[in-house]
Amino acid sequence: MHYLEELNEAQRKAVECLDGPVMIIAGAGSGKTRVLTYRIAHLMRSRSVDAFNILALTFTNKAAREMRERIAVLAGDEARNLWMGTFHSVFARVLRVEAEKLGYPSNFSIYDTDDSRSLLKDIIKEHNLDDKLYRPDMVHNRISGAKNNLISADEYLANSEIMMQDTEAGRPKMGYLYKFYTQRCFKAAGMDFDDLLFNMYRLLEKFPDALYKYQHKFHYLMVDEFQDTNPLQYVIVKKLAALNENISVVGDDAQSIYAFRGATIKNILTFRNDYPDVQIFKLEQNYRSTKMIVSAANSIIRHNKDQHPKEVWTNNDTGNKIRLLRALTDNEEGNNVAHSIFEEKINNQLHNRDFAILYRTNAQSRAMEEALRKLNIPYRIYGGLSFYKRKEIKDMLSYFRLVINNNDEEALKRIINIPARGIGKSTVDKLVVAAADADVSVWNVISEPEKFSAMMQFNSGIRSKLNDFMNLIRSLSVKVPLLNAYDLASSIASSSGLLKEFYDDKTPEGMNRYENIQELLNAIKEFTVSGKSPVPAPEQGLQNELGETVRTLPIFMQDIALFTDADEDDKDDDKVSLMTVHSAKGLEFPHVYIVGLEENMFPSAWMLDDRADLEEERRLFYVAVTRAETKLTLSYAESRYRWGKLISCEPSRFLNEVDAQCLEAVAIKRNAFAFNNFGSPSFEDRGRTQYSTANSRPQNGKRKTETSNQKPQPQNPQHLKRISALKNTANANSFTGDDAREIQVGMDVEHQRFGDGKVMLIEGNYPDIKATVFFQGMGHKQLLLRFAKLKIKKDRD
DNA sequence: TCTCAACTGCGTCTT
DNA sequence: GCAGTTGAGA
Repeated sequence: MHYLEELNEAQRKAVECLDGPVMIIAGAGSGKTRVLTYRIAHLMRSRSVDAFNILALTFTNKAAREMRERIAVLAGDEARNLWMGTFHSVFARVLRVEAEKLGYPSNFSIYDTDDSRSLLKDIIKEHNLDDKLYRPDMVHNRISGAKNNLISADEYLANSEIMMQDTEAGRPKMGYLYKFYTQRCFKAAGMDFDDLLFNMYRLLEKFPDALYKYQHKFHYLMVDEFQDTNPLQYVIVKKLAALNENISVVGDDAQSIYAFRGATIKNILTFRNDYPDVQIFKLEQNYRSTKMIVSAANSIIRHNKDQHPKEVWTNNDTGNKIRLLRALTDNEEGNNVAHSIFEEKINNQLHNRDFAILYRTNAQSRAMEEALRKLNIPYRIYGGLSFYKRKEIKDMLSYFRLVINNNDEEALKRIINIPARGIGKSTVDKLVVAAADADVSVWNVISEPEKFSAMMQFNSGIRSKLNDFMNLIRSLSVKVPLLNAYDLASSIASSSGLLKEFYDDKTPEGMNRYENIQELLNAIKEFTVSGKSPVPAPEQGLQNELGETVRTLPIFMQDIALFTDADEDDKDDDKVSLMTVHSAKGLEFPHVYIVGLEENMFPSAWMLDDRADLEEERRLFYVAVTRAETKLTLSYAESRYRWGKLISCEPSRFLNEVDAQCLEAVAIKRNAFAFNNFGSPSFEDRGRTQYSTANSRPQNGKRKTETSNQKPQPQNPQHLKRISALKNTANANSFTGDDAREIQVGMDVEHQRFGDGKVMLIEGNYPDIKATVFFQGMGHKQLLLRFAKLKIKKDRD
């Protein structure tokens, strides 16, 4: 069958229209990705367009990778040469080549959000500003907002309207902070996320030769998730496309959920104005969801005034009604959802990976996690700490960054005293101030001490420590061009002392960190040998004079900062997915649970004052609902813990907006047992209410296979916690502690939440006995045995 | 300079 | 409920 025949008529028309500006308005589940991939494949096959001349900008690296794979199926191996990735990663790649034009070295560092905040924090402190008034994250947002609207620091300061706004808000120094921040980043040869876009824009704006080059390079441009692009991104794309105007954008205004990040649906309107001859295609047939889900989604979005009317429809089965679960507390909500998943799994022979639990805020994951753990249902949380954000990994990466780019201030500050070298905070502060005063990088101050009087204030001990550090880094920097990525990385790991530091640490946390570092080195080894890297890049190595590909550390590092855990590939893992609605964008699951549907939660409390905000929340809800393929369950709790306090909640207004005919309330039976432990029903309770027909000990039967599925993942300490907690809940039908007086030092004990541990110390007299217990993966905990229940573990098996 | 304990402040979503 | 900060003491 010809590949075009796999498309419906609307899709095929959109695919076949290859020239000129094109806008594809694609309803949820209407095969948007399919159209994009087929379109690119069609360009390559019917027009023989060179893959190197096609640029496709996606929202996540994962989306790019998947699309590339699908195109490879249709159009062959050439697909690997497509320019495809997120705005940030593609532009970072361009900027590596063009950096010098803008005064940056090509080995510039990429500052992540933490780096930006930490730098701003320093700047705010150096200028003696009130860090409550000028909160680093808030200042950062303001700066980010300016950049994403094409306003440079100088333009900011020159703009009387903006300056007035800041003055009225009581923050007159904002523009100066922006300016200082920009200067400091520049001195450190660091670009933050926004700079990757902003500098790309500056490059095209100020350097006609660069503009010419990239306009001639990218004959065809495609932008996915166009509704979530911001003005800066739009302008860049428009500039790049100005020569041929072969630009197509795909999006759905009903799914625009990133206004808070500066994205604007206005881009859709602007696009029509900027390209009056644009050809518009609408995809309205949904292939993903049941009729019930589609009509519920339509009924929701209809409440938005600000929308482009379209009617999404489907030929799929009618499907089940959408179920609504009510719970008394957030913990009970977790139990409801976990039980429901358990039941569906048993009754319909489903996999864990068929389920997703979506929530508004990351904090809501806890109740869900606990409930899933109790039933031994494996899960994976997206949006938590990704591997590359772990402390020890960031430390190691900071060494890499500093060795590659000596001027990287944030990397230097982070690791100058790791492992401890006696270079403390006050020393570092003085160095930073001296560097800022002299308008040079911190590295300049350390490496040329004789030039800076500030260095003389240090005693000779500290001066020699600084000198040792400088020599260490310098000796490693020399090797950057000489060694492959793995050899350099291991050399840094050992000579920095970092590897030894973690190796010597025999606590479980320390061992875990050591394993994580090893894991990182393994990843680098794999990259060095095979070129496989977490983030796909078209150019992954340089040829040496023998014609071999040499993969160096800078190449490995170039995109690491842009890698997020949403990009991790976990297809073969059979786990329930837990994530925010935002991270669920673009994904689909057979069974979806949307939890926390309460006023002030979803919609979020600070989105209620403004219609535009509220409508964005509604679109967010629409996105959540349209993730579901066959079954959708909505849930809310009447009270939940927030900052340790129980507050009561009202059901979300969004629930009323769902067409009543699509909804059915499901009563979860509760009895007295449901209230012990506040909403964590005891085992007996579960047996009676939900599993009367099922095996009365469902989790025991499942336990072996499920836990063995969870192969230990050293990169994820959370994971270890979960495993140890799993072990204990499996036989914790009714957890009763042993008499506190019987607990002795050296005993193996079990705690309901912390899992297995060993008693290290006993203090005090009954009943005020305090035990220090060491828990696997969690470290030492001090427990008052009057409250904490510990079960003495007899030798089992 | 480092470590530990008490304390504060707070809160969204993310490349 | 927790992370990040501050202050005291070694």
